[in-house]
Amino acid sequence: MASPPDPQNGKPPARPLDRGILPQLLGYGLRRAQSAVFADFAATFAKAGEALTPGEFGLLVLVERNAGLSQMALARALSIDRSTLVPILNRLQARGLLLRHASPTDGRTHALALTPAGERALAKFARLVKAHEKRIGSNLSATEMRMLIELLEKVHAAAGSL
Amino acid sequence: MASPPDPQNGKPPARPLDRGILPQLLGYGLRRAQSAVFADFAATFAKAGEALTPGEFGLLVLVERNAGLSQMALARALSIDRSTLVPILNRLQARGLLLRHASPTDGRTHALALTPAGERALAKFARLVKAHEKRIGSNLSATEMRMLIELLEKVHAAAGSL
DNA sequence: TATTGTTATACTCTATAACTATA
DNA sequence: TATAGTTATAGAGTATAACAATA
Repeated sequence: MASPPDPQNGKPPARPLDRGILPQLLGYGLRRAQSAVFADFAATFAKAGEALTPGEFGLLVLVERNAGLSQMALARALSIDRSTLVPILNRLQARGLLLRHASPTDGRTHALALTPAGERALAKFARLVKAHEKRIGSNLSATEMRMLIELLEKVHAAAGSL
Repeated sequence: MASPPDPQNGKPPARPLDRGILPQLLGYGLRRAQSAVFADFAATFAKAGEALTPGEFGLLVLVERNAGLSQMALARALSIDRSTLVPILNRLQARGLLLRHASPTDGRTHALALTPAGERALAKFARLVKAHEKRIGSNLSATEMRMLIELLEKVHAAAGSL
């Protein structure tokens, strides 16, 4: 094949840079994949008229599956500080997706739970996430997808044991 | 084996939460692996008395391998806005690692280059990155590592083509 | 007119430290 | 004393909009 004519007339061809050792680094590949996946996640939700981050989706799933859990327990599960969690919960609560109930057994803690609207929203979000996952995995066979998730978990285990 | 006695006496055993569908999601595994890898990167550098982010390392490699490139070209390669790059370059320049030279051919652009101290620092950083890569890949065979990087590139390609 | 770099501004994620209420 | 949640604050990463210098 002849190389196709450069569509950017006049401009320097924007030859790709020399990336040196970077393409052989796992950390680099991980960052690039993550960044592209994040962008696709955002685009998927934007196209559906919704706005949600992967972190918010994960939080909602945890609250749904573990209703009544405290902010500390949730912060631990998300590996973030309890003070970091506060504005995130404020936002989701302001959107009517979750509530801080009073705990009947410990006056210090809040029992987190989704609202009915939050349950409905999460069902829709889960459908969008499935479409998103299908798209980002479209270059992979089912076997490759399983293997990739497994390998990522091994990396998490190796790097996480500091 | 009998389950070992819980070291957290008195406290609720902190039973791991139900994560629902999350562990089967590629995006979730990607975020977790990335987060753990980032933490190991930071710890590796901190232990050596250095402070550098993966992004800064990538930037320095690009400048070294493509000396004279402009801030726009670098921003494009990093997929960030040109205004985002300014404070990052300011910081690295203040550390004496790189310089903005005047371009001889275009008065609008800066020709970026590492300083001699920057070259020496990058050599040390590269050694630290290699040790870090070895650690995060310690649960993987050489074949698995190659496959993982390849699969991540496929994901990047699928998600990047929005 | 268009491009490059900079500044001003804003928003989010992250943390630490200090405060209040409760245990 | 210790824990849970909140607030105040700060730093880094990201963006958009507007500006000056240059092409």
